[in-house]
Amino acid sequence: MSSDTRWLSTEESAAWVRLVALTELLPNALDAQLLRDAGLTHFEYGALMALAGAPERTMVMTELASRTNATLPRLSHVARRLEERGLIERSPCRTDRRATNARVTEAGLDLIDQAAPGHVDTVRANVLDLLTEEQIGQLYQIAGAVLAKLDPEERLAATSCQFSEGPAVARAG
Amino acid sequence: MSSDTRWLSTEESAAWVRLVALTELLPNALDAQLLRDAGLTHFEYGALMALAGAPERTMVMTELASRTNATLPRLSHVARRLEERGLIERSPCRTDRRATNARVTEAGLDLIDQAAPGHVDTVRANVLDLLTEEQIGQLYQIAGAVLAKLDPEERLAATSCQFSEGPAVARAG
DNA sequence: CCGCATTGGTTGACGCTACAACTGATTGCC
DNA sequence: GGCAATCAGTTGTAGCGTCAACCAATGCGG
Repeated sequence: MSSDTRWLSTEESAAWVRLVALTELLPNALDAQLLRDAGLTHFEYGALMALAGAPERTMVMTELASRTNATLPRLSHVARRLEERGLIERSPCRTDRRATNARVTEAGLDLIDQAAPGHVDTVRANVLDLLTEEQIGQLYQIAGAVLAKLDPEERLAATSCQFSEGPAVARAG
Repeated sequence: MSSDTRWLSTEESAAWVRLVALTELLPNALDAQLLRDAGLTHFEYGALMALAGAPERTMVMTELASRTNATLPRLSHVARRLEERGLIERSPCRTDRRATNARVTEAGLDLIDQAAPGHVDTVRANVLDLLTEEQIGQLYQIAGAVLAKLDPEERLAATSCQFSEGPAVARAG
């Protein structure tokens, strides 16, 4: 117990307290809006978006779990509920009979298309529109530095949300 | 549905995706360390710290709930568990017989004193030490701008964590 | 001082997530 | 080929948070 802890300076402490407050409040705000307007949690929304952006609108469960930072049991439960609602379908994978493919249905695509505008509005209203262009760049850098530690393989980086214009994905057969 | 949604630019989207990833991963990291080393969730730690920093090491439940961004039922459940573990005590308030005072016990103070160094290490290792001094200032500003929207009354601002040196609080009777 | 809305707090039921245990398929190794 | 280890996924259980219902105390208007 060599008590050589480097305690936080005033500036560090102030920034940390605010970051903690942000990580507590922001997820609630996102969930509240999506739940109210589309009956989806932010996690479910992210999962559907990830599938929508994938080739064939399909992903193996393990891959999807990794991209959405979910444990496999969690994703399995969520997938069951989404399937019961007709938003995704699950089918056995042809090449690896252990694996399960999850695919967004048309209804799922419709739902996220319908939910996207409200969600983007929320993101703007609560975060992006409150920051200058410069601050958005700073945020990118700061979060990037932290994620290099927390998510070194960049599992979450490539994912979650396309916010491009138009429908979430081309509905090619 | 005038489809006049302002979609996100590439820069905005990139920053947003990273912020979301951060808000998903950071709480897990904090909980994991505290749970492993002290058997406390980050929320419980924050509540104990808030009490430790209060006059008489005591707060009314409602006040504590507000400061820790908890609903009253949530805090009530948590308080019951903390009380069962001997980390806090609850007693009726003298001036308002509806109210309940929560107070950290000596054992509670001991626990957070013991947990603090490891927690600060985690905060440094996962966030602060990965940023430049300048970035810490930027983070303070950015989070501040967002919190002005999400927490306009600054309920969480004044709270949660003192990371000053030495024991969490003077143990004056 | 009485009636009623409001506030402080607790409790119980339900939903979601983590964890452990398990099945079935696959890979590696001899 | 066969056995062990690993991997993909599901299921059950327990813990935590939310919501609704509830009780007790307060305060306010008449």
